[in-house]
Amino acid sequence: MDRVILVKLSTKGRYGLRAMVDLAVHSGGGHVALYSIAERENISENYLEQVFSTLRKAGLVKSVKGAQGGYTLADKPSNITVGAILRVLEGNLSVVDEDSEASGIGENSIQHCIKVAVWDRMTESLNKLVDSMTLEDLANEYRRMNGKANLMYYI
Amino acid sequence: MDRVILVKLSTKGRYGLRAMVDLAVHSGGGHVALYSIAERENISENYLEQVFSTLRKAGLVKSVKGAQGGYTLADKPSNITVGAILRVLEGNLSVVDEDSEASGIGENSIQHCIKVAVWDRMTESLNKLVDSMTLEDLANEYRRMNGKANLMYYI
DNA sequence: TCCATTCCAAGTAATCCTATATGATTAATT
DNA sequence: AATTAATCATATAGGATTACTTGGAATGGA
Repeated sequence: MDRVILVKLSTKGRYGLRAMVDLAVHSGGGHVALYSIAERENISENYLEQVFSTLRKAGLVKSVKGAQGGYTLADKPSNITVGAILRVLEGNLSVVDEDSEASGIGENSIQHCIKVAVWDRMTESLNKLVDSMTLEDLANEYRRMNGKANLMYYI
Repeated sequence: MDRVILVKLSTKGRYGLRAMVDLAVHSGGGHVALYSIAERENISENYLEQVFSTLRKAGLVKSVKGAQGGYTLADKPSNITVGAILRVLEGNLSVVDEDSEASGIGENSIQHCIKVAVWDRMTESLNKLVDSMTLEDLANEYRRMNGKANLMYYI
């Protein structure tokens, strides 16, 4: 994946983040079958497959094939940030002016000025935010909202 | 314009902001013809027309038709924020999960949790940032980068 | 009147998004 | 070994969006 543009959140990013939180909440140490996530979150299973294919290749989830197989998080929820997930599914989380990335744009142009003063600051602000949130935070928040005990994770 | 989704910056937003800064920098009180902006900023004039049509209808620029006509900012640069420009051209600057806007999504769902914890925070962060920057800031920054005296304020 | 300029309405080609569908592969269970 | 539950890999198609282009009408200054 080579995109650097983004910042529109497509269903890939939104579904993917939801599915990852679902996984964090519902995996009791074992594997979770895709269809169960798709069912709970009301997302097309076929489509989710593609999302998970991307997540797996990026090393964010691990899979086990065959009967009783499924997916698990590849790391502790506290080590997986929202930013990492979005970046994998949406491309680099940056507000870039493509044209000013192209070589040859003068350092003195208005374009460059806007890039530095606006786009780059937006990019930094967004990245700081999403990198500060982990799946653990979201799973805890979800449990809190539902008044459920905060189960400890398997080591 | 009814969009609420966004956060992808299209050329409308990028060209429009550039053109507005150009206008702030190059209008010496008079009107500026579109073709001159298009030329300086290397943007298709025909396309810029559409952008300015939107800006005009939103009251951010004023136009004068006929020979020697052109555009001017509708207000002082210090009163026009980057946020206002982007909002007009791109729609509301928010990271919304369309599906969770649809009625009927449970308050307890993971979806809702993500909306509150992630999308809404991103939205707030972005809006605070773009609303804190004005055309005056950008014009000054541009002049500073080019080592030019800041005519409006230092003379 | 001529011409520069804004204004307006459509059309369009390309790209991206969002799925859906199909079939292959893998591995646990029976 | 056969069955079954699951992932894995592509292909494709409709729709939406983007980024323009085209053609002309209206306006007003010289």
